Amino acid sequence: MKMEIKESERVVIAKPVASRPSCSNFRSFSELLAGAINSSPSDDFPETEVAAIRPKTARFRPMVNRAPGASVSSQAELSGTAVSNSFNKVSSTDSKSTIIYKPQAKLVSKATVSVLANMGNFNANSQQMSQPVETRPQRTKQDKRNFSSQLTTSNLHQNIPSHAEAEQTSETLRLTSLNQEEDPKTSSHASNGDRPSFDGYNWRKYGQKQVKGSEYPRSYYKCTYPNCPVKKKVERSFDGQIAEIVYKGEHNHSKPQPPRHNSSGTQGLGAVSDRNGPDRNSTPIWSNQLNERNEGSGGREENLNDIGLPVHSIYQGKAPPSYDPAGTGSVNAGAGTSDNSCGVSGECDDGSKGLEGDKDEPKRKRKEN
DNA sequence: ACACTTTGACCACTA
DNA sequence: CTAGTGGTCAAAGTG
Repeated sequence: MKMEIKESERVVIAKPVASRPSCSNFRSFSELLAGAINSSPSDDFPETEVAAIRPKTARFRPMVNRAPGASVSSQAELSGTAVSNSFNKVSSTDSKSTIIYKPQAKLVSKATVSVLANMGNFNANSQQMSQPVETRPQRTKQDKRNFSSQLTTSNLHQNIPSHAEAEQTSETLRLTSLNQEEDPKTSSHASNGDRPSFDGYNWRKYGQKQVKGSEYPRSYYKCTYPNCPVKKKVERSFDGQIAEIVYKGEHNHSKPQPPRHNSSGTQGLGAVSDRNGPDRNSTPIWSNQLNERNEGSGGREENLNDIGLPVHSIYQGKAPPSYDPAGTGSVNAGAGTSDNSCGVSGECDDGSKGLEGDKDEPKRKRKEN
């Protein structure tokens, strides 16, 4: 809550600085969007968000080759709103691609468009979640509700749809991810606060980058738990929706439970959580299975938790190198696992927190090596 | 003082 | 070997 507002303010401040080069673009863009999507006066928000996010990228990019996509991204994000949802069709096939590339937002599903149009602020989606940390303008309560409802509906439509096909992965992933975040938050909004911890863990963002293939900037998060080697990559559409989440490593601790988890509906949470025993690492049963399967190669997975929410976890195959730290960590022999099972479904509360002793070795070390 | 985010720069890997 | 890319670090800033 606070964060959002503050951020929004901050954003505003920041904007002037950063935006210099691209400002004009933004506006034109925003205008376009606004025009296309809708002309609600309130639209300002989206603009602000965008500006907030983008400025930096746009501005700095020149210095090195490094950020090729940046400028685009900025716009991309803008346009992305529509885009984000649109992938659906695009996703050509392969599961893998889903992870790596995101189809560009060429097409937008009609439904999406209509929704957006109606929503006008579509941004809201993300906002619901605590995560929206990034730049979400504060929304009125009403707005939230509206959005949430709309979102849910929209999501439902998309998800439910027969797509079912695994191949749709990209789409599904996104959607699912969205659901994951949203549900928890909406339901139990409070739990995590700002951080993108819809999954129940606390994450600290340690980096963000515009990835070439993707429209959205990718954010890198580490689990804040002391020894926990788990990292995750999150790509978020400008509207705050999560386009993609990739978990790396396993949590060697149970989810930190926010002081109050029960309160809200926690719809399926309870059920799922049951299985968590004290011993249980965060690794869900299925995760283990996954590990076996996927081990070397990356893989994406989908699961339905008790609730019925689809849970997807993606993890990178790259394994060996990435995990080296694991060597440090020792624990994760396998591969990354998604904590999702617990996270989404509910909290798995494990009583056991820190299993392992040694910290993950400084990433540094890894580099040095 | 602490925790976290932001973000440019650096490093490692791969084609 | 070079260039491109992704992942991570760490300083600066914010709350």
